[in-house]
Amino acid sequence: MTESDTIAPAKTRLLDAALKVIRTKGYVATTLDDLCTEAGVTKGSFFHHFKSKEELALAAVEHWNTLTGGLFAQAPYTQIVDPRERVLAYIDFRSAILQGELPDFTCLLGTMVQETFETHPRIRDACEHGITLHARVVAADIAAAKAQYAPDAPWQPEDVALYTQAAIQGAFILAKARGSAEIAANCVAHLRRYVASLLGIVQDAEPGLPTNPIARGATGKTTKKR
Amino acid sequence: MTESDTIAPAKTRLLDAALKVIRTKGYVATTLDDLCTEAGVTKGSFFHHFKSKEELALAAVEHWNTLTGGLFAQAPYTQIVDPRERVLAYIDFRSAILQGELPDFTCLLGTMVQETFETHPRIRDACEHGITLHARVVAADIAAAKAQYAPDAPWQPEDVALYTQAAIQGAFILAKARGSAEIAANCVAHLRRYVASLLGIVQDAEPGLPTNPIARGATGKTTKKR
DNA sequence: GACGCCATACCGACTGGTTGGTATGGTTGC
DNA sequence: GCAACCATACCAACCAGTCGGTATGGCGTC
Repeated sequence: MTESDTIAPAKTRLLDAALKVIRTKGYVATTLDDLCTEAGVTKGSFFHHFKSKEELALAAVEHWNTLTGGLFAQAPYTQIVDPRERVLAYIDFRSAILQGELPDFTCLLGTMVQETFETHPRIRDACEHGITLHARVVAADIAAAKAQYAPDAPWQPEDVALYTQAAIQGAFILAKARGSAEIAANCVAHLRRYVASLLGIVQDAEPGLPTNPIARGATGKTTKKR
Repeated sequence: MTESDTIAPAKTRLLDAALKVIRTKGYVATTLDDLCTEAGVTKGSFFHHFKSKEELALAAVEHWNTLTGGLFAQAPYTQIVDPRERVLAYIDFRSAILQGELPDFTCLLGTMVQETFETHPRIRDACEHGITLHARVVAADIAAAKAQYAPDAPWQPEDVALYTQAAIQGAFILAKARGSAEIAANCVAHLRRYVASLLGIVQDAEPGLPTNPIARGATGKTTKKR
């Protein structure tokens, strides 16, 4: 903040390195030397900023929440007025960001919690908090859409929001197993179809693959705020 | 097979230990000492049966495929004649086995592939193979149901089968984050609803929670084979 | 504005314990 | 006697974490 922005400070570089390396190798396999090399700092610098590897992990989750929170808050789909369209555009957005290498778009929290849920309760809690946080944001839009288009439906917006997160996390696992993002896009397309049906959209029975959210264009077709 | 069944041989005990410990702590965090202690054998015995930790992991995946393959092959839902009912009963079965502690019902393959997809290509391939294997079994039932109830629908049985696996894997991640199986059951209930709708079942708009597959009873209501 | 003072940031060699893996020798069944 | 099976002792590499130290810059004092 107060510093000049010529080059990011060591702490930020370490946090960015953590996101990258942990998403690639997992938390346990990531060594402090890995992180220091990636960040271009030394061990001394690491322990100046973080008390332990676990403390870094907790800080990395915070960092992740900040970055992804900003990404979704500033995404174009948030400008869509109609809540049902907004929810579907959110899912389209999740599909659209499946770009680059696997560690570039998979989720830090889902990756870490698998390794740590029994052994590192603080990390597990942090991951749970991050996932729940995002699910709440999604749930708000779903609730608005439900109120307008399916007020009497028997499902809860929070449950559906959590289900969207589960489907996306599972899509990441399949993508990692296959070494390709393609299957993840397929899963998100099915998720979209389901959420659309929950919100009262009857699927047109056109022949072909499931609706491809990228191809149909996530934005530009509906009214925007302001 | 050829041995007497007084006590399981060391190799089997090691494989069973691997399933348990790896599902609890993850692959990387699992040490050979952990496995040997859990199995009640020594390091010498371990390296007599397995060339390395990675070889054990590959054998553990094989072991997993055998066990789970048998579990699903012998499950009561396979006796249901109507393919659509059979598919839904499969999903109900997936919900019904969400019992006990988290490491008891979560998936070895999904857990391992998250840690190893970039660092241990052989393990990743083994996990991919196991998941695809099971998905193919599910896809066969889905294809039969589609042929009968939704022959002109635009989706592919294989894609839907993979989606079911993604949703279930994601449900495990949420369950681990929350430390409870409850959320996983919620996710599987949503998955059931989606697959039912794909197969032409219009959801009754009864008020209340999403359809609970356990409560409605997975078996005993429909015609059985033989 | 020179000086002493101290906090923050960063460095890198070192350590004690752990890990995957090896070497070797003993025991059992055929 | 010999091959499969298992145990003990051991090793080199690696790991998280420690520690003594340097560089820098802000701040008060005279």
